[in-house]
Amino acid sequence: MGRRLYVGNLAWTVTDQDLHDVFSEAGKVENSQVIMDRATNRSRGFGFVEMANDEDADNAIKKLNGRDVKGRAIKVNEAQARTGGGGAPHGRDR
DNA sequence: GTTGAGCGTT
Repeated sequence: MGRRLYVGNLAWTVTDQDLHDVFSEAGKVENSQVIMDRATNRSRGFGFVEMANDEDADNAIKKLNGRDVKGRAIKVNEAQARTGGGGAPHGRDR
């Protein structure tokens, strides 16, 4: 699978499709996700994008970091591990 | 209809 990227400083109007569209110009996007609040279903202002390859992910970080999206300069970085794979209820301590 | 540093739910 590809590599996951953390995207922050997103406008409230930015969605996963917007991330997919923007990151598509940097490389092959396997998937995109904007984190929404579980309680209100509102955008938290950040999300994650999964790139097809490490080279595309690295290119996206350099190319799309600081890119203006919906009027806001987004921040792009490597994403931290979430659960380790497979949906583990253990939850790694941050 | 509101807000603004950050690392997420299955």
